[in-house]
Amino acid sequence: MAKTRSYKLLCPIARGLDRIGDRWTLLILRDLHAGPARFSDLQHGLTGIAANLLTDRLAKLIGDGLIVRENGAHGAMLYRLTELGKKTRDILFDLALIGGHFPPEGETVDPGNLRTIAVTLGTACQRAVSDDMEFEASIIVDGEAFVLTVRDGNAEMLYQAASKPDLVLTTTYQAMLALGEGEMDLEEFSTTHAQMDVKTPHTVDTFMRLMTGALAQLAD
Amino acid sequence: MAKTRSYKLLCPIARGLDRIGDRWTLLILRDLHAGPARFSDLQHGLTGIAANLLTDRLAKLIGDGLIVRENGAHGAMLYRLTELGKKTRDILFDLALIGGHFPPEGETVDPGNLRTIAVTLGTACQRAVSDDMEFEASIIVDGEAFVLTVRDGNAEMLYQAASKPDLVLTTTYQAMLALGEGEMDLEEFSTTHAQMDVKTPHTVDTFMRLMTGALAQLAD
DNA sequence: CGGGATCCGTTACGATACTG
DNA sequence: CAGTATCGTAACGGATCCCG
Repeated sequence: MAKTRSYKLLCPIARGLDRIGDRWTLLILRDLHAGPARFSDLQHGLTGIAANLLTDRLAKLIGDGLIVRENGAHGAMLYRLTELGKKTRDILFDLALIGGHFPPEGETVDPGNLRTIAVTLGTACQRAVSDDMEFEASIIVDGEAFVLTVRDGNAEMLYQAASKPDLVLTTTYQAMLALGEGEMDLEEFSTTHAQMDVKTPHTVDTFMRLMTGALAQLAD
Repeated sequence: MAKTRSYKLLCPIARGLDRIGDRWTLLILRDLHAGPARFSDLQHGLTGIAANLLTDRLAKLIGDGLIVRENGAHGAMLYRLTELGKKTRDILFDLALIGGHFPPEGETVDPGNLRTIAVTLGTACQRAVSDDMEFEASIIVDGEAFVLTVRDGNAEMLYQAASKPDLVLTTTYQAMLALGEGEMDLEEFSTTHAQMDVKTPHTVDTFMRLMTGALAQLAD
């Protein structure tokens, strides 16, 4: 396991960067905010990461108490955020806000899965949620299933199928990006780039209210 | 000028990291949040950075529109955050919140100046300020002068002398760190680790209210 | 002396191959 | 599936030199 460079400064910002500032580390945390993941889930989501680097980063994150390694369902290993690790959510969201101001550099590569979107969307909803909202939405993006759970003033978006969704929204990654970066408004999105299958009629209003608020979080 | 690695991903978090995720870049921005700085101010504040890296990072930040280079007072060049660059403030603050949970790694080195503290303190005050607060405080930390300006619901802390302070607070870096990380309370701090010279009597109440609120932002 | 540019040894990264 | 091993390459770190 390669050791990592340290700034050796007393400043808390530098101390934070010593733990999560290395290349790939924040992107690993990003994907873990979508829920527990296996080694290969992470490797596929982070297009281009080398296996040995992923090993090093995971070991360091475990050593610093940001994630834990545990036994999963079928003999698989799962990596999961600790409570401390979950505190990185705001950093990732703020990074997304900045990143939205820049065009992609040159040609881009596609990620092997879409875990990437969960933390940004989930946090935007978290910041827009109000106490009276409660529903479970299934969100299908390019065929990959997410569940958005809203209850008791909390919103969380995970990379897994919904158990009993009040509504099912089907859309594409491209459309979500355009929506999030203000290139498309909610009206256009919901009429031409998304299909909504409502199971519990009265939740659609709440859902649209939350989406409007979430989009406002992304606009600055 | 060395080119920097890119993730080449469409995700806004990865796009943000492509601009400010390189080693040293966020620390450079951190110091610039304390106000415009010369090349050597930055080099001294970021103990251990190599001159060529600082040159590379500054060039990239300028190219991405996060900072600008301008002529300063005595033929000196000044680097200053743009409006886009100032949006990195929340990222840095959130990083400080995470970093506060970790002890320093091994022995630490001292920074050549204390610009490092301005963004964390200023943002904590920003998040705690209320519209009716208004004052200018001079804060002297280990002999280095900062000015905390509070007005119209905004708080900003800059690395420069105050022009007409309502109060002057003199303390040390060690004491500020202990205060910020909850190892010392405001009572102990203000009685034994700080001297306050009040110029405008009625502001001291407001000041203490703001400090209390700012500390609450740091505690989690 | 401030503000860099150039050079070069060292370290971490990235890709591929391989193993339990 | 979950890593380990190897190795070429690119970025970092430190020192030195240059120029106004």
